[in-house]
Parts: sequence; C-alpha cells; structure tokens
Amino acid sequence: MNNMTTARTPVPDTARRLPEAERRLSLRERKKLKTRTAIRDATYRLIKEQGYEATTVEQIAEEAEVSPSTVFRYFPTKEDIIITDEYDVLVEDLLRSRPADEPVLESVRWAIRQSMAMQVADTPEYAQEEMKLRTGLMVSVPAVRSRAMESMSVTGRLLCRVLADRTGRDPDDLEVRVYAMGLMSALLEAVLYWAERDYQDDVLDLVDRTLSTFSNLARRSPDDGHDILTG
Amino acid sequence: MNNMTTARTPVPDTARRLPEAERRLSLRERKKLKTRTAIRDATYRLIKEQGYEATTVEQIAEEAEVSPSTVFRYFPTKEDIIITDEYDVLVEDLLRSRPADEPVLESVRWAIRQSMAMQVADTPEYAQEEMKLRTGLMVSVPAVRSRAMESMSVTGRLLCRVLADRTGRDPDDLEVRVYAMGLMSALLEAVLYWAERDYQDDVLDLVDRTLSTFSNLARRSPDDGHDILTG
DNA sequence: CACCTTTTGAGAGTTACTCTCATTTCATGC
DNA sequence: GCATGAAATGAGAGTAACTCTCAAAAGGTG
Repeated sequence: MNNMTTARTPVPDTARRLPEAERRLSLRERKKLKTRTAIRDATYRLIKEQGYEATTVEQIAEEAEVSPSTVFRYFPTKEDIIITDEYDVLVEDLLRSRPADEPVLESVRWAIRQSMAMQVADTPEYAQEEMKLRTGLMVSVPAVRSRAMESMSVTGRLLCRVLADRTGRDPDDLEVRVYAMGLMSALLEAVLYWAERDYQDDVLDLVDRTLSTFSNLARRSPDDGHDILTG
Repeated sequence: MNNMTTARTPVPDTARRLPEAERRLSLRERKKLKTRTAIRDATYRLIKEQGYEATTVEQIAEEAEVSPSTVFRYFPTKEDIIITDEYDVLVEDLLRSRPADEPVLESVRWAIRQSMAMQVADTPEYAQEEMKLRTGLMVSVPAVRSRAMESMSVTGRLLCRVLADRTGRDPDDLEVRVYAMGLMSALLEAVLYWAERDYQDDVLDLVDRTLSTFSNLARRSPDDGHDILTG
C-alpha cells in the first residue's frame, strides 16, 4: 500500500477532528489534542495496513512522530488507543436531557441515535470507517474485545446513575446495576453481531431490535417474533 | 506467612480435587491433571500471600515445581489460571436435562444452584474460599475482570445453543444472542456486587433477585420492588 | 527391552508497559 | 522581550508476560 501520506505531511486527518471545540483552548491543550488524535490516526492507519498484532507501539510512536513514552502517557494500553471514546459524558448529558417520565429504553434509543449522529457530524468521512475498524477488531482481537467490555461496564455505571436519579433508588442497588449492565451488554452484543455479519445490517436497526428484545422479555405471547425466549 | 507447605510436601490440596473422575485415566492424563491443579493451587496460595501483581509466573512455576514454560502450556495467560473453569460443559448438560417447556430463567436458576452444589461437593473446604478469592480479584484486578467477561461470553454462547434448541431458532439469531448475553452479564454483575460487599449476602439470593429483575423488566407496576426501572 | 509419541525444561527473544531524570516547551508576571 | 515556574516530552534502563525452538525425559506399546 502506498496511498499513505509521506513523512513530510504529518498526520493530515488531525485537522478535521473536533473542529469547533478545538478553539478557545490554550496552545498547550490544543497540542495535546493534536498528539492524541495523531496517535490514534497513526494507529488506525498502521493497523489497517498490517493488522493489529503486527503493529507495535514503537511503530505507532514513529508514525505519529512522538516517542513511545508519550504514547503510553496518552493511552495506558495499546487497546485503549482503539477503544477509548470521549462520548460517555456526552451520552450522560443526552440521557439527562430527556423527560424523567419517558421510558428508559426510549431515552437510551434516542441517546444512541443522537450520539452517533454527532460523531458523524464531527468527522464525516472517517466516522463510519473508524467504527467498522474498531468493531471489527473487537470481534477478531480478544484483548480489544475485553477492553471494550470494560469500557461498556463504565458506561453501565453511568446508566446506573441516571436510572438511580430517575427512580429514586441507589445507583449501587443490585437491581439497578443488573438492569444497566444487562442492557449495555446486550447493546455491545448487537454491535458485535453487526461486525460479524460484515456490517450488512443497519446498526441502528440492530439497536432497535435489541431494545425491543429487552423490553419484551417478560411477555409470553409469541405474536411479535421477539419475545418467545422465556418459554 | 509460614503456614505454607515446604517443598518436601508438594501440592497437598491436589489430591482433593476431582476425586472420582480422576480414576480410569492413564498415568499421563492423571499427571496432567495433577500439574494443572498444582499450578492453580500454587497460584491461589501465592496470591493470597502477596497479592496478584506481586505474584509472577516464575514464582508460580517454582511453587508448583514446574518450569515457567509448562505454566504457559497449561494456561495461555496468567489470568486464565484464576478464571478458567471446567464447569461450562456441566452447566450445558444441566440445562439440557430440564424439560423444554420450563421457563428458561427457571432452568438457569436450577442449573446455577446445581452446579454450585457440585463444586462444593467436589472440594468442600476450598470451594467457598476459592470462589471468594476469584470474585475478589475480578473486582480489584481489571485484567482478571476482563478475562471473566470473556469467559462469561463463552458461557453465553452456550446458552444461545440451548435457547436455540428450545425455541427452534438459530443460535446466531440476534435476539437469542442479545438475550443470552444480557442475562449472563447480569449474573456476572450480581457476583461482582457480592464481592464488592465483602460477601455479606447469600450469592444464591443475589442470583434469584437478578433473575427476578430480568423476568420483570417489562412490567410497569411498582408493587414488588424489582420492576419500576423501565419507568 | 526397544521404539515412538507426548510432555517437559532450558534458553533466547519479543513486546507491552513502568519509572526516572534531564531537556524542552508553554504560561505568566514583570 | 525576558526571567521564572510548571507542564510535557524524550531517552534509557528495567520488568514481566508471553512465544518459539530444540534437546532431554517420561509414558505408552510391541
């Protein structure tokens, strides 16, 4: 592959990320953002060419034009370079912006759609491709999948807090936690399903089906096709 | 700590494990089982004394009186020494032994109780302690927790197959997978909850509450305390 | 006992990750 | 513009989890 940029044109994709929020930051903060995305872009580029295992952190550092130390300062593990997303806070805000009497699953559905739309808006050309690469790695690389599950459980705790606020329960309540983790895990499974089938389905459609399955669990009638699981 | 056994008395706990199945195996197979449990016992012993991070595979090898190479031959990663369980096949058999028209969650509840009872029967003195150590490590060591989630998702696939057989669906059906993974993940969360609270609750009680939460998801009435989550 | 297969140990090598310290780069008050 | 302090970076050494290879040992079988 030689459609990659030469060293003379460092990290070209960088400029496209975080177009608005990037302003009004100190030079230092802007530089930090730049190296962060430079590292991530370099990682995606190399992995696309060579695969995950064949790509070492040293190579990533070189490609991103930083030292290996810096890579580890920005991302605690190699998997984090791929998985870490900054959208968790966003999702929490989105969830909290919904009326408290809306069914939880509706709020979640809306928050997912909204956050995906915003990601696409941030980086139109790359959002889809990056998401495919990421989920593909979740399927093929156990370490990445593990890290994704960890990250998902963090999002689960977030959902716990929202649920707790809505229902007046404790966020550490067993029932709250079980519900939140079950839901998050189901959603992750949907994404894995999407990647395993070579992204043929519409992700949002899979999300809808997942949420439906989740809300229909207790019904016994086999009339809508999503609810005969409980026997 | 000097209640540890000397090198002259190698792996004393070993003899207690797998008391029945161990016979009728060739000498080779028996030896393999022995080293396997020797490694595991050594690991638990060392971790109890020194903690997880401080315990290296080299130390484990020495304590188990094998070479480091052998340790890695038996367990692909250090976390696997702690997490790997041989009870998955057992659980599948247990699930399949139930009548096909029994509600799934009932079968699961029964299978969990049964498999726990059998583990206790296998190694009465150590079963509880080992389970506590293991779940404690899931809470405190991210790598172990990740590995546990991976292992859980394998069990989830198993549940998919059982569900598929029962409902006549495909085991790769999105709804089947989402249901199975959601349930498994919820159960794992219950165990983590148990460990986080210093094992004060009865695990089986937590399992029951988890399964109840799962089966009550779609109901709206706030009358039994487990079901107002869907708002 | 001899022959073949499986298991083991020894050792070298890779790589992710950690820690420390000196150097550079940015922010700020003058 | 410049001095001073703080934050970010780079360089390098070190650790430990794995991987691979190959020769020695042990088990199974005629």
